[in-house]
Amino acid sequence: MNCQKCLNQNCFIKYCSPKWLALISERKSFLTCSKNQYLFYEGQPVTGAYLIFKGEFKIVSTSRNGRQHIVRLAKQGQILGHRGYGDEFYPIGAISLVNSQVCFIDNNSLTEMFMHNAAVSYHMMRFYADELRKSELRAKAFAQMKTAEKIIYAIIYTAETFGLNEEKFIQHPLSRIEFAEIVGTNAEQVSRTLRMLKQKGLISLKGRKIGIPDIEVLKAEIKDYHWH
Amino acid sequence: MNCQKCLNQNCFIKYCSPKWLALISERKSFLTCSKNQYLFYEGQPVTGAYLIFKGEFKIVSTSRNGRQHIVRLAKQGQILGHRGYGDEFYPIGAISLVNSQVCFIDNNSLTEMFMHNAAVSYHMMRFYADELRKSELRAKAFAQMKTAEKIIYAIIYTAETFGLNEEKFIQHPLSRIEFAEIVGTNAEQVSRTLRMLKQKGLISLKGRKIGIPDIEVLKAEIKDYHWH
DNA sequence: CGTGCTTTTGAATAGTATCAAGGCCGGTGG
DNA sequence: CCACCGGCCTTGATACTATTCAAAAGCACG
Repeated sequence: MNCQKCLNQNCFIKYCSPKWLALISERKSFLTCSKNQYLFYEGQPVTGAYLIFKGEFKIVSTSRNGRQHIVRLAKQGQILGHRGYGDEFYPIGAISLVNSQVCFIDNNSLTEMFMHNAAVSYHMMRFYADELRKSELRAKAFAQMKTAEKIIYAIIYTAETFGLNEEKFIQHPLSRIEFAEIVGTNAEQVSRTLRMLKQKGLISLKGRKIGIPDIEVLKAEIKDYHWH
Repeated sequence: MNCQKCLNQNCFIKYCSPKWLALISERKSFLTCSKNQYLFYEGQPVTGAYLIFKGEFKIVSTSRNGRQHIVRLAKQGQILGHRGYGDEFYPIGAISLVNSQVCFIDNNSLTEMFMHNAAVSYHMMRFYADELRKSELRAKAFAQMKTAEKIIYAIIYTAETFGLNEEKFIQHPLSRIEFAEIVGTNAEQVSRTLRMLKQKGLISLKGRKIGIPDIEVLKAEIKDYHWH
């Protein structure tokens, strides 16, 4: 698995100079992570950043009362652990949703590489800026939406992150509890909202799987909040 | 007002090489902005970034239904408009809370400067990473907290941003409506919560001014949510 | 010293969380 | 193969929380 030949289009490493690309390729390590396993824990010392070569993860943050919150869903090509960059400890944890493969680059290599490749720093800066904008739009939406609307948001977010299969069902459906952990509610409320959406003809249900005949109609339900 | 002699400690410009510092100093412009005035609007084309030389701002985002949300409060030394960097239009607007003075750097100068000064890009990247972490912690807290708890959060946030005067009252008190716009509720609920907090002895009230005898006691009220 | 705005308060209503019970489903072991 | 178990999902009842509406009081400013 070397970086020069990696087909991963989104990986920021490709902005390196050829010399640094070779160096990073040599220094990085390659990890596998089976389903439902922690890639790194909240509170663990920051050792570097992870790039998803193949797989899906949820990024979680736990409150002192034990409630877990899903901060973000991530798939192939995305970076994990960058939130900790510059910190001592990871503010969040990452859990694989399926069997996954991940590249790891240690902190020293990252910092050196950033300092010698303005284009990479610049690209990462824009990546963070974009993430920040999305995070703040979500924060606004969550401050203003009712629970049912936030659940619609979570369905759209999941559908757009993991995609739909040929029958228009969300790939890798999350559990009701996981939806609740995105929104900050409980499984009962998710269940009730799904039933309501099904009755309105906005979604279909097959076991825990959620089908979306027309995602634009679903988006129209929460159009009043500028959330993207 | 030249950058070489500017006393503003937090300004990221100081990470430039001396040559670029001189160049930016020449190219930047200096603006004044009176109280309750828009520095830039939501949806306006992105022309550059702003640095608060002196003053206080609220950063707002409006939903299609007209509800306004306060994304962030900013004071002297902080950067504004950076959320739009790389975009076509500002996703948010900035309104001055007091008479203010601001430096403005156009987009082209910024981009050139970033590409020639890896240290600045790097510093900005870390700034964004930090903002992102804070934004996500706030998003989690808001997903899990009840309204009253979010109001406590807003009080602490305002107190820490603008500081307390010698009588332990928040400098530049926001209106009830502005607190509501941080939290995503209404003025009535803010008023009720303040009364409740006063009765518990956690705050004091004098007109619209909020006094905080011991901010640590206030923080203890929401300690179960890892929000900082 | 009005006028218009914000703030406070109460009452009615709507929305949400919590508790409890039963159903469904997949996996395990007899 | 089937009974059983444990987890997740669904549903209803109830208690709690928050929003909305309305009205009065307070305050700032011309």
